[in-house]
Amino acid sequence: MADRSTIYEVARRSGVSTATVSRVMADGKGFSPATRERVRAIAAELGWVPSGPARGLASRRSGIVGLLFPDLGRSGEAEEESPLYIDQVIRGAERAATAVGDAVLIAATQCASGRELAFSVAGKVDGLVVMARSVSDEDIDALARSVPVVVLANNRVRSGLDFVGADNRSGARDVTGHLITEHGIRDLAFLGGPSESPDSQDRFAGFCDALALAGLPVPGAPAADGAFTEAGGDQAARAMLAERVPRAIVCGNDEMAIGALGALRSARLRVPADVVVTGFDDIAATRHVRPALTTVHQPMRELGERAVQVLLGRLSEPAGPPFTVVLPTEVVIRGSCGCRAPGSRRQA
Amino acid sequence: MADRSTIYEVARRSGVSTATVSRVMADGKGFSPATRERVRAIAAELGWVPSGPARGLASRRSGIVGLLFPDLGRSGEAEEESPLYIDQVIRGAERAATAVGDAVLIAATQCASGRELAFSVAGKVDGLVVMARSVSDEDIDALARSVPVVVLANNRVRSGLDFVGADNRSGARDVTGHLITEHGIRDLAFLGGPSESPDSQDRFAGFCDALALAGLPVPGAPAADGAFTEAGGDQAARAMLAERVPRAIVCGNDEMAIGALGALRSARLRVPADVVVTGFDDIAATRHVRPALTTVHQPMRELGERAVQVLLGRLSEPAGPPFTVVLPTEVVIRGSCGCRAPGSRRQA
DNA sequence: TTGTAGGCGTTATCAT
DNA sequence: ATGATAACGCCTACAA
Repeated sequence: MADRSTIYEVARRSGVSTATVSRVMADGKGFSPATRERVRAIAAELGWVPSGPARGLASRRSGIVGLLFPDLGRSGEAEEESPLYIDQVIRGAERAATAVGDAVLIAATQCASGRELAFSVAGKVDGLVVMARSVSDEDIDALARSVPVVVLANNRVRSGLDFVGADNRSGARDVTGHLITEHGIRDLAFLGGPSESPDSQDRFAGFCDALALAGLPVPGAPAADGAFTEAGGDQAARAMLAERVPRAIVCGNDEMAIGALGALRSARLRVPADVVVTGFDDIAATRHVRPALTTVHQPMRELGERAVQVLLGRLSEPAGPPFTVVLPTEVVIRGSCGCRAPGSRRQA
Repeated sequence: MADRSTIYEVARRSGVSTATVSRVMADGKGFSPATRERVRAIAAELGWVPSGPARGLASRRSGIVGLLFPDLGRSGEAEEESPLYIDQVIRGAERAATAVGDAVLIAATQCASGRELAFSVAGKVDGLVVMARSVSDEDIDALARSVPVVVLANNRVRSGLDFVGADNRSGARDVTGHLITEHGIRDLAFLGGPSESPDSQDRFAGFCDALALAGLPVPGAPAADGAFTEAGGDQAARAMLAERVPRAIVCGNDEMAIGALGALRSARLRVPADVVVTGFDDIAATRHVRPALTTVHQPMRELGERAVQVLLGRLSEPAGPPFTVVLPTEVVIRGSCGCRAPGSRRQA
């Protein structure tokens, strides 16, 4: 509290040199157990912890990795607009970082206004994990010139950058295929997210793959857009239902599917009897809604973990060819697709 | 990427001194617009961003605030064991920090094993927000000797430390009072969380307050403990029901209430007809379960925001008396208490 | 096992 | 409006 003490004072009071104090705090080698105890005791007594900035300057490693994620819904007053799965990614990143003694710096950025923040963060970290839609593609390239960058869940391949993502396309193909094959459904509609979202694009592509595979007509675009939010899903579904009632609504994510469930209920349509619904992501709420939501599980936590692992790898191996990690997704069968036995999983 | 360039190179190429470059990057005063543009252009061209560590060392401010939150469920394999509301707190903290240009460093720590991590983080930040149960009370004191600390949601008052929390006790008193007053219920049981949790303790105390106020017998301890998890709530409720069936189960948090809902369903008891249930926190899932959960809203995001605001205030005013901020909670009436008109809120 | 000393990349003070 | 230069607190060869 009172003017933070320095390594010099600790050294003086313990009767050793600063080099020895440094070695002790780094848990390295080159000192007797007795010295170690004495130094640590003095440090504790003084409430001294080595200065991160000074350490970082001297060793050229801050021991911090940055995570940039999209900052949705900050403009409006709406709470919880941001996709819930981001929190899981953050947890995963934190876990992987602390596993090696690093810490995670987080920053929510919007493509438009986040530039300054993003570059400010870049200066404070050893490397950056950048989630889709948190900064513009050009800025990703710019950031990558300042610091190692791992791109997360953004299918737009940036030349030479490491990438970690989930197999969205296969997941969407598989759920859609399930509806077609197991339930004999031939009239399906896709409820997409923001058109610029790579995730939404990939999932729509997978949806189309399944239709094509079954010889069904392939639409050129999602039947409606729901902004990846529950309210948006509700609205989009209402609009869709006003025109026609498909036998199945395949949603770009779980939040929208839950919104669609509400719209369907308002329209006095039963799920799955009249219309079946599927989601994507497998957020916690899918188990709580009635009927429970058939969806595609995305390994959100692992996405975060792998992203920082790849980043750490890059830090120790600055050259080397770019990594690309695509984690598998799997469909999770619950009630909303019309299946009886819920809970089973099929890997994609 | 290639050996990060320094302020020297930028200065040389722009034909100015490092001091000027520094001023330009700090957006300060003391340079012509022309110089400003030139320097920024060179910096962008080189992909140079000022080194955070060097900045921090020279200015004695890293521009980073730390957030320590409890790391539950890392031991077991269970995903999503950690209370969901922590994510909201993180978002709030991030928002408040970036509002002033700072960044947030997060670290999940367990009281037992997190010591080292906590102190490592302490060295990297200007100040720390410490959530309940993330580090031991003794370690909080120790940390506070190294760096400014704000205690979040831990009712154990630490002498002289700033504190931010929610009014758990009033919230619990109010829901419980609602059941007694509006629904005429006189046979209530409290399903608590981990006994060492300050939140759980406060909420149980509020529950007791309401009973006492109504002249009902006051229990010495919660009827059961559910570890604040859905599975724990389910188990605890089953155990409780095996002995007796209360008219109301007041739960220490929403996850446990949702678990209790499941246990009740298994026991063929209807909610709210046979047994009414209430939760605490107002997580997203409370709106999805059937019946929707009557609960107590806790301003989670705001908790995070206020905590870092208080911390930032402390940084600019190191002396001064300790702050204490207690945010109000409010009960949210939904279906699980037996009320007809859901959605209304009553402030605590 | 321990000490010495140079350097890490900025900021800030004092000049000009 | 701009420069020169001394800190800032630690790490790390290099020595002893």
